[in-house]
This record gives sequence, C-alpha cells and structure tokens, in this order.
Amino acid sequence: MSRAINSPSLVDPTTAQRIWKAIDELKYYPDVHARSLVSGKSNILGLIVSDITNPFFPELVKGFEDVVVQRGYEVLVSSTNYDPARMALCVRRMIERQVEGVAIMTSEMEEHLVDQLVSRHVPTVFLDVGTPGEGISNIVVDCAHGINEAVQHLVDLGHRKIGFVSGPETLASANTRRAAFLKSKADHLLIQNDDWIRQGDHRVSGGVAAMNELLQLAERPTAVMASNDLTAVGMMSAIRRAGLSVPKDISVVGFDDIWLAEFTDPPLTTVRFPRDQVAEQACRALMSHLANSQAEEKPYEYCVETHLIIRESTAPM
Amino acid sequence: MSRAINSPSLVDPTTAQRIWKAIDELKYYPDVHARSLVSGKSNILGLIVSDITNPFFPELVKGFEDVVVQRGYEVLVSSTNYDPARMALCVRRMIERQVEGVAIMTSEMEEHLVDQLVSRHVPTVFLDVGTPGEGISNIVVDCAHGINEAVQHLVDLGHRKIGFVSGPETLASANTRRAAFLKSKADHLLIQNDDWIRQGDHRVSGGVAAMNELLQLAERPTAVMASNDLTAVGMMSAIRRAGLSVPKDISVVGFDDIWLAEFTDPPLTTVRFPRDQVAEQACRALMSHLANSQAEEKPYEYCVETHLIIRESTAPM
DNA sequence: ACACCGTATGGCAACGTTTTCACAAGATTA
DNA sequence: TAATCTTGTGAAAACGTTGCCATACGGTGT
Repeated sequence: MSRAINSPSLVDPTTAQRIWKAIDELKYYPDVHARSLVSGKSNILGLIVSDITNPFFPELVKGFEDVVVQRGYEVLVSSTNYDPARMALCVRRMIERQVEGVAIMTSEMEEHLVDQLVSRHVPTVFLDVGTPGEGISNIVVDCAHGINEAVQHLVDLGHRKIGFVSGPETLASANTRRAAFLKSKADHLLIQNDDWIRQGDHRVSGGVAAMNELLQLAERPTAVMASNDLTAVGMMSAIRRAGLSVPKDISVVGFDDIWLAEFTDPPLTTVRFPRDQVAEQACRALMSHLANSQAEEKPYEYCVETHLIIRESTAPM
Repeated sequence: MSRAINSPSLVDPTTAQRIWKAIDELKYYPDVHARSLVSGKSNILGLIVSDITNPFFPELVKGFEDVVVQRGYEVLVSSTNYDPARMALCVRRMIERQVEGVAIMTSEMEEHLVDQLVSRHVPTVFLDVGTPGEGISNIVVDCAHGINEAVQHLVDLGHRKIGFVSGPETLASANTRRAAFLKSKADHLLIQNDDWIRQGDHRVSGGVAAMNELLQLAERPTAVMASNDLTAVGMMSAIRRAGLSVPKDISVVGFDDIWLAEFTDPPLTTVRFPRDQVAEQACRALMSHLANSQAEEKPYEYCVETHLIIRESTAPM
C-alpha cells in the first residue's frame, strides 16, 4: 500500500514490515507512469545542449546528471546539433515528456520556442543568455575575470603585443569574450592594433586560418588569446607548421579548459570555464522554481567565475 | 478523441478535421504517462555508458540519440563512472522508468545486474561482450581487421620492430586488441620481442609511462601501436619529450579514432572504431526485440568492422 | 417498406498509483 | 458504562489515455 512507502508515520510498524517484506519478495517497483499521471509530476528534468560531441559539453552533461539523479530526478538529454528544426524537436520532446524544468545550455535559442515553455509554465534556466523573469533563470558567467587574469599573466611575462582570435560573431558568448578581451587590453594600456583581432569559428580549422593570417603580418603579436580551446589548438598547430615554437616564439592562451587542453603539446594555458559549477547551479535554479511553484516565482540568477589555468603554452617574451 | 490520432482510417474525414483543429487550438499534447500506463509501453530506450566525459562515448551517445528519436522513442542516458554501485543505480533507474530496452555500452557488467534486466524481460544489447541469448543481443566488433590493416601498413612502410601498448588487463576489449595485435604480428612474421609489449591504462598518463619504458630499451621498436588513442597521445608526447620526432624517428598508430585524433600533432594514424554504426546497430537490435516481443526472441548479433585511417603519425622507416 | 449490413461515434472499463473519506477498533475520559 | 477521541485501515474517486462494446445512422438489397 502506498501509505507504507510514502508516509511511514501513519502506519503501524508491524503492518509496515509485512508490506516491505512483500515488496521485497515480489521485487515490486512502483509504476512511475501511474505515479506521474496522478501527481502530475514527471520527476524529469530536461537538458538541451548544442552537440554532445563538442568537447565543451560532456562535462556539463555529467555534472548535471550527477546532481539531478542525486536529488531523485531523472534527466532527459538532447542535442540540437545547431539545427533550429532540431531545436524545435528538442523542445517538443521536453514538453511531451512533461519535464518539470529545462536547462537550455545552447547559446542560440529562438524566442517562440522559449514561449512554448513559459506558456506551459516549465521552469527554464539559460547559460549566460537572455533575461531572467517569470520562471526563467540565468547562469551568468564572468568571463571577464578569467580573461583579465590571462591578460595580466601575459603582461607579467613581458608581452605588449597581444592578439585575439574570436568566435563566430553570431554567437553571443563569443562576443562577450571578445569584448572582455578588448576592455582588458585597454585597461592594461597595451598596444592597440586592429590587425591583431581576427575572427575564427570556434573550431580548430578557424584557429588555423586566423593564425596563418596573423603570422603573415609585418608586425606580429608575441602572444595570442583564443575565444575557445579548439581555436587555440588550431592556432598552435599553425604556429608549429610555420616553423615557430609555442611558447618560445609565441605564447598562446585558450578559453574553456576542455579536457584536451591538458594534453596538447605543449599543455595549453587557458581560462577554465567551470562547467561542473554551471551544471550544479542550473539544477539548483530549476529545483528552486519547483519548490515555490506558483507563488513568488523568483528568477534565479547565479554568477559563476572563470579563472586562468597556467600550463606551458605561455612563456616570457 | 484517441481514434482520430491513432487510427485515422476509422474516422470520418470531416470529424477528423474538427478534432485536429481543436488539438491545434488547445495546443494539446497527449499525456505520455497516461498513455504508458494503459499500454504498458514507456517508449523509452536506455543507454548506459561508462563515462560520457571519455572522448570515446559522446559520438556513441549522439548516434544512439539520433536514430532512437527518429523512430519515435526517447533515450535515457546514464553514466556508471566505472563505479559498480553507480552501475547498480543505472540499472535501477532503467527499471524504474520501465525502459523497453537497454544498450549497455560499458565493458564491465555484473552478472546479477543483467539478471535483473532479463528477469523483467527487458531486451538488452551489449558492446562486444558476453553471450547473446534470451532477449540479449551483442554487437561484435571486428578489431582484428583494423589492427591487421595497421600492421600491414607499418610493414609496407618497412617497419619490422613494432611495439604495442595495451590497455588495463581487466578490460575485455583491451585484451581482445592485444591478442589481435599479437596474432597479426605472428602472421606477418615480424620480430618477436616481449619487451616491446607494454601495459598502459587507456589513459594519456599510461601511454607516457609505457613509452618512456620503451624508449629506454637498448633495442627500440621503430613503430608502436596503442590500444586506444588516448594512450597513443601520451606516447607521442613522451617521444617528443625525449627529443625524438613522430613519425620521423618512431611511427605511432592509435585505436578508436576519437575526434581528437585528427588534431594531434602530427594528426594520428589510427584504427577507426565506427561508433555511429555501433549505435545504430544497438538500436536496431533493441527494436528487433521489441517487434517480436514474446515469440521467437532471436538473439541479434551484428558485426561491425574497423578500418585503418592513415594520417601523418606514420612514415617509412 | 422492411430487414440487414457497414460505418462512424459515444460510452465505459481498465491501467496503477495517490489522496481523501469513512469507518472500525481500541484507548481515554466523564 | 457510555460517549468521545485517536489511530490504523479499507474503500473509492481521480488522473488521461486506450480499446472494446453498444448503438445510431445512412445505404443497399429484397
């Protein structure tokens, strides 16, 4: 009987024992569907990422799964593959399965899809985009802090000519990072040179191409930063192909601290994007919405910091 | 009404239209839980992996998600983190959510957990371990083929002294690969030298350590193969730290063809483990069990091939 | 015109829980 | 001893579907 399981206080110890014995013997598992049907709660949280194959995401997924499961919930992971149609499918899957909340960890998100979620009162949490409000939270990531540390680190090493390879300009997060770099550069009174600011695509190939452009400049930067680690990997590769050495000739700094960064050659100095913390905070935000369901839906906004991880791709000028 | 949705043939076109209109207007989504409750089918397939953070898995997860979703099912992904207790939790989660089938893509699996699944008649598919039977399928991976191609490739380049760094001996897949290498080596009448066979741990650090041992040998191999790409990455790093060059001084071949292999320096020649095919076949196997539910539960056994991908970490001796 | 058949539709039981309500039995009090 | 209260338990409604059965309706054949 359900009472024995859910409100042990109300039931006589001896009957409770009888019931638990039966449960054990029959290997009884409660039927989640019946349970969900009557309670209206699915006990599922959704997680939407761009592409699980992108090394940025697995850590996020893992972190999310860990804490969500620990709290007795289940996770529904889905990838958009950067495809708007596919994104619509992801949202539909979430709604159909009646998830109790969704963490949308992609940087692109169409307005009307978000509306579908809010109109169904599904709590939502975003990764550093958009505006918190009615059931919508946001994890804001302080990229500037880590980028500032990185610039400071390079300045300390004697670098004054620092280049930057950004991500695609359609990507909000890429623009944030670029702006943070520009600001930090100005704050440090470094040499300004627009030629040293190049655009990549957050993939290895973009890093290679951008770095090749930088290498052909008459006056080259002595250190370069990248908008993400993949770009930095491409840049290091291009530098080496040009017969130069990292970090002896040019220092390189990445961003994200993906798993790979530790094992590039040389190991990449980079800014750590704390994906495990993001996952935990996203989950916490969702749970918080679930707790104070209708009343006072306080939008949750949590700030997560980034920090420089110094490895071996940076050296004195 | 359910008829309009599920058996369009039985309902008058005009009423059908009325119903669809209403569905649209009310933004009606059928309640999966009620549906599952009455039908007894959850429309969910489970996927258990060791660690989504391990670069081997994301591609597998993505492939699985793609085809499962396409067939109108949902996926429940869970990671064991190589922890038996956690594995038990994974199985429990699967059973509680009443998945209709589970793909267990880890190499370790405790007997009694599998029993829980079979006793509940949950179709199961494994990745190259165990014995097919009553509702249990297996995707067998022909590692030998790719390894043979790799050895042949090295022989063609003039190598006769080929080393091998294996994975942990507790891992079935690692032993399979090691055995395949040994057999291929014998077939090619290559120089036998037990000193050239080392044990790694399928991680970068193990590759570094094993390679350092090989480098200290009086008579060194001129080419080395690894049980997986991570090991190969470590080996390349160790070689370079020793002041030698890949592939000029020593050729290196990996196994798995993880995403990273394309971007190491030099790009890694490796044996491609077709994870997308595995995912698709796993799904197909599960679906096949679902189709002929009770009757003639034919165990499904599919063989997937491996092939050498030649990049730049191998060169003539 | 009447019986018959096929098709389209309304109604109802069932799925396995949770929750509420009512009731029984024992304990407490006047 | 009777009345009231407490505690534990059984019974029933509800959740939103599906699948079956009954029924109403329009058409066809005699």
